[in-house]
This record gives sequence, C-alpha cells and structure tokens, in this order.
Amino acid sequence: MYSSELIKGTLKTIILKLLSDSDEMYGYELTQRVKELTGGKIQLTEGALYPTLHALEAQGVLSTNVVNVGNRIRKYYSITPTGKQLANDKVNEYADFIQTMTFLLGLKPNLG
Amino acid sequence: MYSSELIKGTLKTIILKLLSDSDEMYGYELTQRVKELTGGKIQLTEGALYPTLHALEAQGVLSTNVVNVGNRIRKYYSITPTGKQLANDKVNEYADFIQTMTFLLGLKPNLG
DNA sequence: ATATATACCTAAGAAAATTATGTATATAAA
DNA sequence: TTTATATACATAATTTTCTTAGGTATATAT
Repeated sequence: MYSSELIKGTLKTIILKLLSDSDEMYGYELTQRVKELTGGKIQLTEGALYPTLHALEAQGVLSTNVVNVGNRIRKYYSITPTGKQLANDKVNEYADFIQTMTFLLGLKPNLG
Repeated sequence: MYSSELIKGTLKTIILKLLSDSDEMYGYELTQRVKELTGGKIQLTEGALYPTLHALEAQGVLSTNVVNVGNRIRKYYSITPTGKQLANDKVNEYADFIQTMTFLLGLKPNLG
C-alpha cells in the first residue's frame, strides 16, 4: 500500500478509466479490480468511492442501473459519452503529469 | 497548468527532492525553480508552500537559516540527514506509484 | 504614481480523503 | 451454531491538504 497522501487526486481518473474500458461495473467490483490490477498497492476505500461515484453521476458522466442480485442490490455504473471524453482528457493529462514528475524527480524513464 | 486535483499530495516529495539536490534554498526560490523546471505546468502556491515548510522543519527533516538581504529577510532551508532519508523513500515510492498508475491507466511506458 | 517582482506569513474556507458506523445477506470456518 | 469474512450498499464526523484571500514590506521598472 502506498502512503495515502500519494494516491490523493487520482480516484476520479481511475474510476473513469476502468469504466471507459468496461461495459458496466458496480462499486464493489471497482474496488476489487483495482486491488487486483495493482497487486494490492492501491485499495479504494468505500468512504471515498461511493460519494465520488454519486458526484460523477450527478455530473452526468456516469449513469446507473440498479439490479437485484438475490436479496441484495447492486448498482451498476456505465460511462456516458460525455464521461468517455472526460476519461480521455483525464488520462491524457495524467500521462503528461507523469512525464513532468519523472523529470522533476530525476527518475529514469521507464524502458520496460 | 495541471488541474489542481492532480497535483495533490506531491508537494512534500517535490520540496524534499529539490532540497536533497541543493545545499540550501529559500521558499520563493523553490516556487521559481519548480515553475522553471516544469515549464510553468506546476506552480507552488505560497499558501500551501510555507505551512508545509514549517511542518517539515517541525518534523526535523529541514533546518533553517535566516539571512538579511538588504532590508528583507530570506529564510534558507536545508535538508537534515533524516530528511535526506525521507526524500529518498518518498521519491522511490513515487517512482513505484508512477509505474503502477502507468499500468493501471494503460499508458505507454516512456521510451524517451 | 503604479505595477510587478521579491519575500515572508497567516487565516478562512473548500475539497478530498480517512475513519467509523450503519444496514443487510451469504458463506466458510471454528 | 455462532463467529468471521465476504459481498454490497450508504452516510457522517473528522482530518488532511489545498485554494483563496489577505497582510506586511522593500526594490525596481514603467
């Protein structure tokens, strides 16, 4: 796990990117996918995730579909066209930012 | 300029790295150096910078040396041995984080 | 005179996260 | 069988971190 400080400000970008590459995902699924993809190094907390999902929906970049699974509910989120554009912008901006930080911190460019 | 959201959580790492590579620097100098090195893409704000410098000093990772320049004061910060260690840890953690985010967001590894 | 640059600082408020808590079902383990 | 863990949603209080705005003061360029 990274220090929480370091992960700040990346949540929206991560959510939008994953939903951009998937038809639909629900909140809990997002936490598990991120945990899996990062080998446990990034773990989304529910207290941060759910309010952010609600905000993104209110903003019109995500839409929802509530489904009953057994007796529990599951809220699927999918990305809207506006959201797809935003996801692209955010990912591109982050890519640029990473290059800037790589230079600023004197890190070796990643040569695979 | 990047969206402020994106820069969150990187301030301490940036300060520690620059002071780690320099004998001493003062606050205003740090803002100018970062602006110059990033082509204006990252600009430290004084409201964030000064409280953070004070906190790092209180924490024992920075020490200060106040100098009179003409009639104005200038407060030079230099990094302590503890601070040098912390700078290393933070930069290494950030390097790792960048790799994780590069993978998670599906970015091309930087091939120069 | 006025604006910009240098150089420090703090305080109110906003933004974003953590921590803690709540509800509820399902399943595996002791 | 009851206890812990996993699934699955949610909110509220608090903390952290930053922005915005303001304050003090000198030097220099317009």
